Amino acid sequence: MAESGRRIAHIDMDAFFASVELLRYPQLRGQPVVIGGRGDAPAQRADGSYAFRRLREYVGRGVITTATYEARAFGVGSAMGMMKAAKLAPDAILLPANFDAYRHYSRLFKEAVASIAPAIEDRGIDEIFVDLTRVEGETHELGLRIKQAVRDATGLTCSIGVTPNKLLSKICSDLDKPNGLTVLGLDDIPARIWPLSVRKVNGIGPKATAKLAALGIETVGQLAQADQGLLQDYFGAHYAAWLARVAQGIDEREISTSRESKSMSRETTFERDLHARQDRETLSAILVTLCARLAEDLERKGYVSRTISIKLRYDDFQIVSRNVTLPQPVADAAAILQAARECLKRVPLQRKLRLLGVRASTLEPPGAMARASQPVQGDLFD
DNA sequence: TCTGGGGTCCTAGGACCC
DNA sequence: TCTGGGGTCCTAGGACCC
Repeated sequence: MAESGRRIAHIDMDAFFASVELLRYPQLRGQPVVIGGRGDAPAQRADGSYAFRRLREYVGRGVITTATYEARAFGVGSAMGMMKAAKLAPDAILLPANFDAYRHYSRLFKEAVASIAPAIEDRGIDEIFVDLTRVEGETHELGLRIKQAVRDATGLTCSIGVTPNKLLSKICSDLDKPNGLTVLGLDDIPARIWPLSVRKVNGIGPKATAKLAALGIETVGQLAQADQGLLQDYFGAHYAAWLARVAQGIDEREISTSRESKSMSRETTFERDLHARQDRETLSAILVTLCARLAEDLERKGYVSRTISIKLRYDDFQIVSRNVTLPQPVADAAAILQAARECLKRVPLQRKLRLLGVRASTLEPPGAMARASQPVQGDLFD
């Protein structure tokens, strides 16, 4: 890998939520287990054993967040509706998500990696990018050392890809899951990357995959061969140029270690669809609760926000949003609620609703509150 | 009884300013 | 009479990711 000089790792925890639950309930190891839905932790019987729920007992609109590999063998996986999953794996054990536990193990995992390589980019609760370029040691051995450190700290396994850039490392961490380690150089791209589906590329989602398929492009290699003019016609100059770089495995992005939030939000899907008139009271109470939670989130982190948005999802799944930018930033529940109600007035409310959300953006970071409340100086002095 | 909740980034048009 | 180019901010929607 002398060709680039960089050594970027992508580290992805294996079936993270489910694996954390197996630490707590080791008797479930080897069984199909799924995490998802709202609900209580399993009740403990007098003899100390647990009354686990089965997927077939589930009623509601939840989706699966994580499935153990045993459960995935039935064809269920992340983002699948649980009612649908129950038809495929009715006997799978169902556990509700326990985010406090996941955050705890997330911190342990990231600290363990940081003890070896401090330049880390957070990519959510269960994955990170790490710059190993200046870290001492042969790449493969370094990968094994990191895996061992994570295991010592958490009891959990992860999968790692190490390549000259983020794009390739993200792909590679997924090539040998679970408990994998894949090290790749630029020379390996034709043999290892080109046979893969374009869908494996971070940034090519369902829509772009379908459009590419319509052009007869299904693999990264076919994308590399594709006519640039054709891609431009279908995707626009900017995205087409990005696709071309991606197909060659080119990605110059640096690891980003900054952690300022851009927005914070709260939303909820109702147990049944609600109508703005018939269910006015219920909806109003939900809005009040969402605003209160959002205010808590903002205040806990010390942020203030100038733009408040609402989001609605109708019963036909269409989404609309409205937002308002305020003259002064806010963080308290009453001000957020007032702004949200203003937004709500501007949205059509004939159809039934299945989701309501509130978002705060244009955030000013911790400390801005104190500055914002300073008395305004006269223009004379500016 | 398909389809969660928390995010980021991009685009595109209009208002407004110099 | 005909028709500048920058730039920023705001709003709404959409793709994508974990």
